[in-house]
Amino acid sequence: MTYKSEFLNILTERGFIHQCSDFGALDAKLMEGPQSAYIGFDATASSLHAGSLVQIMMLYWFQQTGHKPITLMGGGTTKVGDPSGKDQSRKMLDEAAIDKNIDGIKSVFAKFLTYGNGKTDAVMVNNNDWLSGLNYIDFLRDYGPHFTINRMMTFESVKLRLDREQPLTFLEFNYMILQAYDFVELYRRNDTILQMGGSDQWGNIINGVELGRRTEQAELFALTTPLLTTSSGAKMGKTADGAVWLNADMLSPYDYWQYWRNTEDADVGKFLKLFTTLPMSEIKKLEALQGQEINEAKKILANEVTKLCHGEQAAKDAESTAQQVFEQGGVGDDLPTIDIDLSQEVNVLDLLVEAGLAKSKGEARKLVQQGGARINDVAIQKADAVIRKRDFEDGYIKLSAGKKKHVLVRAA
RNA sequence: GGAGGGAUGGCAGAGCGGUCAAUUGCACCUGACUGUAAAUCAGGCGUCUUCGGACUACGUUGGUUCAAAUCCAGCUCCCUCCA
Repeated sequence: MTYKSEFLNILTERGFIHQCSDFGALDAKLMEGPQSAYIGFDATASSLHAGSLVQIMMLYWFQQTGHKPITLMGGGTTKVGDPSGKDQSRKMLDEAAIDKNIDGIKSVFAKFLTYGNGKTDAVMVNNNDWLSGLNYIDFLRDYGPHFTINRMMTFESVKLRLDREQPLTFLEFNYMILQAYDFVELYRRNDTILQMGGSDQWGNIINGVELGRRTEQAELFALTTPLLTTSSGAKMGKTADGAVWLNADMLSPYDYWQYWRNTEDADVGKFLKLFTTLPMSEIKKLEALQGQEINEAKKILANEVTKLCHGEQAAKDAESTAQQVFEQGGVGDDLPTIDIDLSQEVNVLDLLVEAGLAKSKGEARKLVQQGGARINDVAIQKADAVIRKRDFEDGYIKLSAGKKKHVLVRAA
């Protein structure tokens, strides 16, 4: 199926779309001229992670195709906590923590979107601005009648909690009402007619669409992305070591590059479409690669994705370091580095812990016993081995745990 | 408010007086095979260790006992039914 609007065509072609409340009407609306759409982001951490990347890319394309994206920070709703997809209540965050998180998140958006005052410039808003001033009684009288408990009970997020016999507080129960209100508020302020989000947000978004029709006689639209998992079923953006953060101070561009480089074969094409801006013709060629050749596609994927988030130079540095480390068995500048005092000998186990390659000495010991710990690519034989100054041939050694984790250790 | 049931390692979920640092599955880590992939196979998976063992752990506080995740009591939280 093809559309008149460039935006919907690109999104469809690249696999962004899961559901839309009304494709035809939205398509027509987008052809009328620049429109405004928003996506809401929670402020539960001081950075977004790769799981949010799909939404960010969607806003990117929205702007690229001549429209106005709005990033809504959930300063107000974060105080409430979205129960969607959560089997437990979230911890309550206080206002100071939320503000701090918002500051961290803002810097990420600036890399993908152009902010300003122009017609198609992106705008950042915080729903705390209007939610915190609401009067409870007035709000209930104005908006309460538009929601029925009967219907709210049918929502996935609510059912999940009830089915699992887990508590759902009234506070969380209100989240969907506040999110619906956000949509209407943005319609009033910015003529925002479209809310996008992950497929888990469908219910919440539709609530906003309906509330807009009832209170403003407005035709609002919902557009959601498929829930992204890797082919192995893991959630996007999570690794054993934690989330794949988009802020460089929480995850180095090198590690970010590595995350994408390690994409499973089956996901390469999908990720190229979603997370890079490469033309489709090129992606088609890349995803057709088979066997060992697909590694080239993975490198391009890592380069492109890192470039978008951390800039061209960071992507190049990460790539060259990866090449030196993995293809030539050497070291690169981008490797994590620690400085070590060598006035006396250092036990390898302590060094492994110090370098962050093992959580405890016991773990380090196991690593050595299993042959997973290496110095300059030579397996450490004994757990009681020590490191001395003369082991540092060029003033550094490469310390490795497993095949992928390497740390550069320098003599201080 | 009343009556029952429950709280175990990252998650799920066994154990129900010593043989329990705790079965099993998932997740995770390492090795082999490979392509920094997947699948498969092998090992590991509380902390420390002079590798003998020591220490801390089964919601929480006490108690019974030579010995408690296991029995008893108080407390906290959760669930179900009744009001």
